[in-house]
Amino acid sequence: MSKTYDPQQIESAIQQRWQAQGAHRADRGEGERFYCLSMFPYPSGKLHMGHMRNYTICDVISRYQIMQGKQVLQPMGWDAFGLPAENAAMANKVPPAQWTRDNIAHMRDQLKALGFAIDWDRELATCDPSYYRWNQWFFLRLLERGVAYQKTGVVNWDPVDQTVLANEQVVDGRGWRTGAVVEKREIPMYYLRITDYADDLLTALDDLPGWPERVRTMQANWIGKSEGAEVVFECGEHRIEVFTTRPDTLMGATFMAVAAEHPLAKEASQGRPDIEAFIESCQQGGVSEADLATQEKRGIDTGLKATHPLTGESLPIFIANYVLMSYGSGAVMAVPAHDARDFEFALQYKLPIKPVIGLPDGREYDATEWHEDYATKTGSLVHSGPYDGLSCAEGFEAIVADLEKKGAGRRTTQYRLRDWGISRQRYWGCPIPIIHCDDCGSVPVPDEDLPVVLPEDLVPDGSGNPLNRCESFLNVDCPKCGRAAKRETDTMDTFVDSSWYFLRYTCPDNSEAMVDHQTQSWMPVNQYIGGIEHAILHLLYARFWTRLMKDEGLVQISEPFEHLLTQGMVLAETYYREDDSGRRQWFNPKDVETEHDAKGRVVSAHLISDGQAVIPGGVEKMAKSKNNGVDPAELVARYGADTVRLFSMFAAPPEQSLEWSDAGVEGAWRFLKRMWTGVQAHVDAHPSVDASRGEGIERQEALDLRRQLHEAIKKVGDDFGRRYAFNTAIAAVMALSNEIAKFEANNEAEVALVQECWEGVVMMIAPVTPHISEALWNTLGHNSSVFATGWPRCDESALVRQQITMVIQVNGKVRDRMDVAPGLDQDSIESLAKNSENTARFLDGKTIRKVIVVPDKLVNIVAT
RNA sequence: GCCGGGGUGGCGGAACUGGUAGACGCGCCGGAUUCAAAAUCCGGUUCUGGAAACAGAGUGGGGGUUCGAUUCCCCCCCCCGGCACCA
Repeated sequence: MSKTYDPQQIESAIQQRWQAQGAHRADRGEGERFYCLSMFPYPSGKLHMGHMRNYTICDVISRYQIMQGKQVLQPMGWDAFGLPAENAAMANKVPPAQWTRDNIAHMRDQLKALGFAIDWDRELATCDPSYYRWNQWFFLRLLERGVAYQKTGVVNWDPVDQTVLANEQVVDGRGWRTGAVVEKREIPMYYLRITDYADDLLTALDDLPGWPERVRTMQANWIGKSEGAEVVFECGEHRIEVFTTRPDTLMGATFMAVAAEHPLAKEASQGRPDIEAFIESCQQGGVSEADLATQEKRGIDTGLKATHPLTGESLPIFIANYVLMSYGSGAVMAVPAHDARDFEFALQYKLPIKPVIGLPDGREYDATEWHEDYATKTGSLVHSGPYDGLSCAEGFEAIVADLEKKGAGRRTTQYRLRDWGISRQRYWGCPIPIIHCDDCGSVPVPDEDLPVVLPEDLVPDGSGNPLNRCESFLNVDCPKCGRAAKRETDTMDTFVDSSWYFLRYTCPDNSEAMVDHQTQSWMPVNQYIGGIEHAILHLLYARFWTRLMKDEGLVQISEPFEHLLTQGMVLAETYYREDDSGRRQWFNPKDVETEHDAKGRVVSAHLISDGQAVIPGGVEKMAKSKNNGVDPAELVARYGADTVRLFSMFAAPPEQSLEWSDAGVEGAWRFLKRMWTGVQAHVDAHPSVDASRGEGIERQEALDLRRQLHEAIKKVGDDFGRRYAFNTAIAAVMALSNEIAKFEANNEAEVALVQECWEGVVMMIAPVTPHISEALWNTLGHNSSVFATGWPRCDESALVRQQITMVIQVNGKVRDRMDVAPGLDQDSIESLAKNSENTARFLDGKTIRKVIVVPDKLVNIVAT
């Protein structure tokens, strides 16, 4: 190998060696299996830093597990259907299929340059008929079982383009291309009964100790199980059913509110143009929950009255835009005194607010301003007639019991989770295998006619799904009666594709079945890695889909992912200039230079090309709109993959956001160069040395170095294997390297120690920087691969210290330190501490009240 | 709006179970090497005062528990992720 570190030459040579040896094929040996998976990428064009980070984390864990002797499966594929391909098609007049496949080819090359231990033989793309035919096949099974069904759903409708918009395409209630005010529209769609699995998906979260707590909490809240009661209010001959989690506040209900889509709203609008206009106005704007929840609360009195089931009081019924038809029954009993949304509405429409729960510490209820504790469940009932004095829990029971007696309600459980609508009015997705026949209705495509292949030559133009105009796709004979019929043109939500791809990796070539016996031998995925933005939807759907496949007898597990790691975003500094109209022009960090003051603070920045000032705009997520993306391919070309991998693992722990820094990349590069020259210098001076096992090492410096090596082995193994704290693992290896460089070997035993240390460094950094590690492992005299050597073992005997430094505190402040033998008894520690020079000054004239000793760490003397 | 997470030197971060705040890296300052520069190497670097020893302050803000709090509890501010058709 070369005397100077030449990453391009090393990396291509090592990658060729891996390729020739089939080093990353997963199906080779016996032994414990480890399935290490990252969320597959959407093929957007080129690899970005977020991908790079995700796959590096996955590769580090995979390679660490390989060094633990496991059979590791690390696959890769493409989440290849979706909206961006249609947008690109509109912009470039290129069919989504071609655009997508070109992107895949390019990104595959970029991934390969990074040296990941991926088994490329298992690559799949969800836009391939060989993959999505199983979406279709399984959908038909779900239809047979009644898990899939049809009902109407509400979508964003752009009245100008005459097309359905994604929530992302609705900006401030208007279509992003046309600027037209979006309307809500009901259309028929296919749904999956995920709500039947709500309780199971919720309770099984407790069986996922390998998932981050926050993800489990978010999923639990999303499913949103609430115990409460259904209460019936009568309105003429109508019965309005409402769900409430707080039946204990029923005596405080002062009005009712129904959604604009509620049947009662429609009835109230008869002969009332004002109500009709209000309902119509509610149809404007997008359907996303964030939009609905942040819009101004508006309502209108229907003039109808409901009867309070316990008091017989007459309550006005409002139509309100904050009541959602999709949750519960689309109607609420409003208790403004104890619900923030009802409170705001009551204030606005001057409706009575009647407190029925006493506030803690006997405070007066102030009906002019909402306070968080108005929603308390800890007070007791007041102004509630026969229920006065009961606690909220007792009131809940008593009121529900009375409602049940009267047949006006019952205890019930409600979920926030809604059934999963999988129909999309889009072209670039998996066709839903249904044929619409005038005589036979919606007819499933027979299994033998699968897959329903998506034509790949269409180019969407923004005016709806081009499949609707594709006669060769549309026209088909009805499988039942044989007469002319039309294919369904809706395609499936791309979350369907991503709900089971991890199963298909285990048997990608099986053309006879969706999954097979190999699936069981790899599942569940031992470690899943992906962005926190997928914490709810993708992960919940994948858990649900796995259960559906289990119910179909295709797999034997319910939970697909044993351990989950959610990686943070990749950020970079932004720079901009503002023109006269306030419009910002953004500059890429690589085109900008910064000036510092004497303390290193950034004081100004300028564009390299024209030398004129630019304004630092803060650190933001890498995005096209801010032009702050850093291209991993460029960095790999300049520094090699190992440097880029090293920096991205070193700069932050995987779960946190990572701030990109070119200077930081330089630092990683310098470390690898130092490691390279350090090993070369050692081997040049002492070729063919066997690594020490501690014999004959006597000098204190040598004992200290060996202790640091074995402390590092212990720490790095723990950081890689348990904590996934790659940044601190790398820091420990860097610190050890610095110590080795300072050390001068005086005899043979010490030369062997240096050999042992460098071997340790090379092995420990190997999961992060595999190419240089392979090369240096050979330089150190080994013919094998560093990944075949196993993980270095910690020699506990090397960890023993002669002396440790203890901290002496007086009243919690560090005043002195002392060197003592480990395990020194409490009394000796106390007396040493009291007599230490600096400590005495602070004890002078004071009485010692207490002495706390933390063995081998610290003494705290409390004195007044 | 609702749910979840975060805030520590000039910067990225460390401190894992309540026990020495700032490991490691970047930047900056000083020095060596060099005709010079780049590269490399050595030393310093939380802030304030001090020549130093050392002292005081300090983990977004305010309060609390504790011998001791970045860590636990309460309130507040700011930033980020998700909200069911972006993936």
